[in-house]
Amino acid sequence: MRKLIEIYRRLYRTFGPQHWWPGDSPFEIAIGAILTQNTNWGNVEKAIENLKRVKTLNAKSIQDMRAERLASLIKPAGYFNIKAKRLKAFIYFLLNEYHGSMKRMRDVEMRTLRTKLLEIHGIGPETADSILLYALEKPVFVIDAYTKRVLSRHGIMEHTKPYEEFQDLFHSTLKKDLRLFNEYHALFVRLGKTYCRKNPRCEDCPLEGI
DNA sequence: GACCAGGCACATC
DNA sequence: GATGTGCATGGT
Repeated sequence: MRKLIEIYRRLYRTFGPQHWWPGDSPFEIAIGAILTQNTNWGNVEKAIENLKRVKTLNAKSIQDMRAERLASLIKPAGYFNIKAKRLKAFIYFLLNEYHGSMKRMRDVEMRTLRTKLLEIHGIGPETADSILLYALEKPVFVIDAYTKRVLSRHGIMEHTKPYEEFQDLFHSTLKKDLRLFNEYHALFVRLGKTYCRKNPRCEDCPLEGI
């Protein structure tokens, strides 16, 4: 699928490197991946800042914290009651399986780990893949709403197709390269955020004619 | 005041 | 298997 290469080329030429994921540690990235579910990143930053301010951005503190307290700290990220439970579910897994160490989690074989992550309540395919790619540096392609929108808009795949089908398209077309997968997904988000939203008519789109 | 944002689980048909 | 709904804040 040459189009996928061309789309990447154009996005990179237009926007340049995106330096993802914004976050100071693998643990913070994983927390951010859960908090950003259907949520504006700016709101997630506020929630993470709250956790940092009271020095609780670590597995042990979050596990020991009452769900109500956690919910109030992450309030700016929205869905705070649900996300408090999801964070606790992920941290329960991290502490029990890997002694709270993202480094140890990283040592697990990719497919095995992906399956385990998907078994955690509140972690679906996009969140699992975001953690795998950006926190653990595994070469998996992350599919999100923007990616589906762009590909369906350009007649490459219908947006109703399941997550894995979109992902397979990228996996079978592109070299399994960590840096490429990192940059490509970030560029899709950049396009959606800074361009599509402000130009619903798609005028002067960098992908025009693809 | 509507609409949207870097999803997911669950109910219902 | 497809389709609909609740979850919630803050910016445009």
